Amino acid sequence: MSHMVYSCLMAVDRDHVLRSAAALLTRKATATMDEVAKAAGISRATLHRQFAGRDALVRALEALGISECEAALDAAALDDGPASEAARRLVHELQPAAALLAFLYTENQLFEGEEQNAGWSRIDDRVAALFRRGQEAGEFRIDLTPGWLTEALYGLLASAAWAVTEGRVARNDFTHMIVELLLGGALRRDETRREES
Amino acid sequence: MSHMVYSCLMAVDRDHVLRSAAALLTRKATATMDEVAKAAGISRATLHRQFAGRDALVRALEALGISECEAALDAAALDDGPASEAARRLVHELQPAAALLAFLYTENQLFEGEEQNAGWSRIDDRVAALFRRGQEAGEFRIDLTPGWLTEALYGLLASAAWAVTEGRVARNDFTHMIVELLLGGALRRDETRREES
DNA sequence: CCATCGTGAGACGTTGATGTCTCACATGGT
DNA sequence: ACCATGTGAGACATCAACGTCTCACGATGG
Repeated sequence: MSHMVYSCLMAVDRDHVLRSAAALLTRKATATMDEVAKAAGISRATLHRQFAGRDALVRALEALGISECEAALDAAALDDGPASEAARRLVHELQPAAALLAFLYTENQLFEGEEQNAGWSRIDDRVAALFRRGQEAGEFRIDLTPGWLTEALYGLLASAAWAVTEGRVARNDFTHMIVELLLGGALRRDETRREES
Repeated sequence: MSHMVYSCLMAVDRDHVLRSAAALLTRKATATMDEVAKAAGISRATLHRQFAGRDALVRALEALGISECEAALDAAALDDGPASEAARRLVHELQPAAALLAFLYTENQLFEGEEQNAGWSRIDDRVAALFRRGQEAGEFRIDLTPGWLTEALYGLLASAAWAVTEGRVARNDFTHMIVELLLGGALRRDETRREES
């Protein structure tokens, strides 16, 4: 009986802690467990009760990032309509998770080897599939590989997230900046072709 | 007398250590001083004689990155010819330093506040000035701010550097991938271009 | 009213990296 | 041969973060 109540409360707290940790670690990737705890408004002991250690916390954040990514991928309905519009929807859906993704993106670069969560590969595949679809539909240029476009999307998301938190670009322009730069580059430019070289 | 010889030798060694450290830290940003020393083929003691501590080492790497950036900026002659060609030259010149820049780029995101080296602002300004020049010449679109384009360039450089080291894209395509994506997005779209030519 | 449980505070011991030190050794110049 | 100097190896103390533990408090449910 009480089990239900407690597990419910813990689930709520767990999510709150996760959110605060994401917000803090996004700004200061080297934040200590003590700082994470204080940022979440709890003690270090409680933090340790919910996440066995820093690794567990980071892996939980990774799981959160993956689930948010997949939610965004679903919401964007990548298979519908023009690929460019699908990409625009994707970036728009990804925006709230951008800061967290930026943290996880660099966190993965921090260590060598150390096989990464399989979830990322599936996400990579879905994003790459979108670009491939755009290429096969004659919508995107074919000299930029889907793999590179995927990587570039991550990079631009991270750059934009940082630029926003440091006030170098306005938060409102977030989606526009990324989409326009990415698609403008990925979109085949038919009219310009005749002029190039 | 002997001072000359020793200082000369130390200068050579210092540069070599710096290069190896850059190569290692690029792959594993959390590498220990011991690993850095071994990677450079020297003992930890000697490493410590040349760089007072980890901070000093990172700051030396920062100085190296800044100087390489400025060398690339000079070599690219950003004020000559079309801005798009200048940007292409810039990326090409920046390529050898890309991995180091990727390391320093994330290193700066790792800490909050902590005023960054003034050298970066000057570099930012020069790059942003290039994009601004392209906009004023009617070559680049004006809805993407020079500041964002600068930030995006850094992000793409880092993404490409990582993608290359992890074998996701071919090293030979490095410049092409970045330039085509960046410029394709930055270049103003066709209709206006027709009138001009 | 009492029992239970989560929590905060804090005291540990442990680990890993760091910075400092000494000393023996090899090299190179005198 | 002699001396000086840079180097490698390793010992040593220090420090910060971690993980574990205990204990008292407050709240909640029976």
